[in-house]
Amino acid sequence: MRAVPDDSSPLVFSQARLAEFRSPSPAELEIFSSLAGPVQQIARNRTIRREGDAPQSVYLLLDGWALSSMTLADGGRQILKVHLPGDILGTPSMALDKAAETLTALTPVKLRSVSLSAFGSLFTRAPHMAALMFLSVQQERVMLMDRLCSIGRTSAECRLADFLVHLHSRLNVIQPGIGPRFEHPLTQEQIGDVIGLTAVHVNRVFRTLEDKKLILRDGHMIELLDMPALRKLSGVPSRTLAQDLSWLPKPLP
Amino acid sequence: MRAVPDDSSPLVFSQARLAEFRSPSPAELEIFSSLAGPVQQIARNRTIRREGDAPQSVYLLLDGWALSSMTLADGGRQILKVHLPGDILGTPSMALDKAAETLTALTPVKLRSVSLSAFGSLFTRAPHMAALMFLSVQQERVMLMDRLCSIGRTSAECRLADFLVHLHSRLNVIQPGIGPRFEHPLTQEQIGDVIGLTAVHVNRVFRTLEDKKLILRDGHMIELLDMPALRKLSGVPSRTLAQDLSWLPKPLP
DNA sequence: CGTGCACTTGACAGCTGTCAATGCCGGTGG
DNA sequence: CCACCGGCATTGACAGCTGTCAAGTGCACG
Repeated sequence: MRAVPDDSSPLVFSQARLAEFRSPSPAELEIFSSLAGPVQQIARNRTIRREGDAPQSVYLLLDGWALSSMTLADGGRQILKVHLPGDILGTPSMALDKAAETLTALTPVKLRSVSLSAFGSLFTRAPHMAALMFLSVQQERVMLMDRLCSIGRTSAECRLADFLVHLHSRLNVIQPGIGPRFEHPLTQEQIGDVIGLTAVHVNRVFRTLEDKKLILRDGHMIELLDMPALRKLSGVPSRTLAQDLSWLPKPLP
Repeated sequence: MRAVPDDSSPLVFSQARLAEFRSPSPAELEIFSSLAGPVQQIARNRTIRREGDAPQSVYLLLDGWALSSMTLADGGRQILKVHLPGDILGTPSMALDKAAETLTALTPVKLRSVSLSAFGSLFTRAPHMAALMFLSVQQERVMLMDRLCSIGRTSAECRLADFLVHLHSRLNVIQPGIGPRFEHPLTQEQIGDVIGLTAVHVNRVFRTLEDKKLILRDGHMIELLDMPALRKLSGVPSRTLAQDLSWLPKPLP
């Protein structure tokens, strides 16, 4: 990991991700930005942090795709989340001795580290921002719960449909109006590790969805042809954020 | 739900759960306790809050077992967590419009509600406590991640072993020294809904574990005969909490 | 022009779900 | 007290989904 001196903009999250996130005030953003280290670049397939390492910081993903994954005793791998720009990586392990998840750059990645002590200071310096973080973690938890349902109780076809719809909707947050087509850097094996299938079976199910005219593929480009049908297939309801967050502490001026 | 006037003790968490939780100071506990409503009793099999309801509070589980679950489009159910005394229920939906999970009393239950606005005040009144809550949610997230691995990448036998070991270790926190035997109120169908199997198959796998002399059953009593073997079967590593949390904000005096 | 990785496809096996029947037990009503 | 009943546990038979193994293709890269 090497520091990149050029980037002086207060790149913390993508603006779009912020909107989803209930707009911290500019003062809070400024605080948060000041907590983060310099922009670092990481090459494709490089490990950002390995499971078992002592967690010392969390990471703001500015650009590129990353994975968080766990390795099982038998050598199997489960991908816990496909991270997009605007995500904060590594927070699940903050309370642990040894990190639970491995963080890997899926594409060339730009990120900034935030030390735990810097993060901790948010709770006294910007309580409203800390509360937003808290809610953000709860959202992540709901996403994990939805995936638990998907993997635990639905067929391979449903799981892949859910994965594609969900990924597409997350991309749409950071690139509004992308339409039904998008590109991704994942191999079929990696997709299998996300939704709990083997690479071979992922391939079969992709074929099925194509045959049903639900999607169209060209290399790593995917087009969702029939979104309503895909959503219905996925089985997991779409979540909407609360409108009324007046119970939160007041934001900084 | 009816209020129970008697219970005047500051029952917030079980002491054991607190220790796991990095000891908030007495002053903080006092604050937290003052935020919660009166003790309520709920009968077995009653719904505490249904998915889709607007989340208005969270719940401190004082006594009894509870479930949080989601219902899928096809009528299937996934149990997201088996809650024990000391757990806080309903927090995942705090950021949502409509609750994602249904909360159900598995046994007769005692709980206290905490309104969202009361909870929110923690962030300004007791930042250290709020940070502990934040970490607690991260731990829950890691547990979900572990379960995702278990359900996504391991066989039925591994999943059941993992479930039993994990449940036993959680019981051991609130009843230290329970030994290898414990009682639980779950039906095999409910266990299946936790680990993503059908009731019939849960039964088959119970039989397998018995035949292998790994466990012993008598009604709803379970004895773990060979903990090391069960742990090894489960495949998911055990997590240890961080020793050094000096990066947190300072506790109230 | 090789080499390796990812994708595809087929054949087959095995795990898990489905369906169905039986037994057990506690609760309920007569 | 006893018969009935519903929920749960158990077991067998069978089907189907998904994993495993293997072979072939195409493409990027050295």
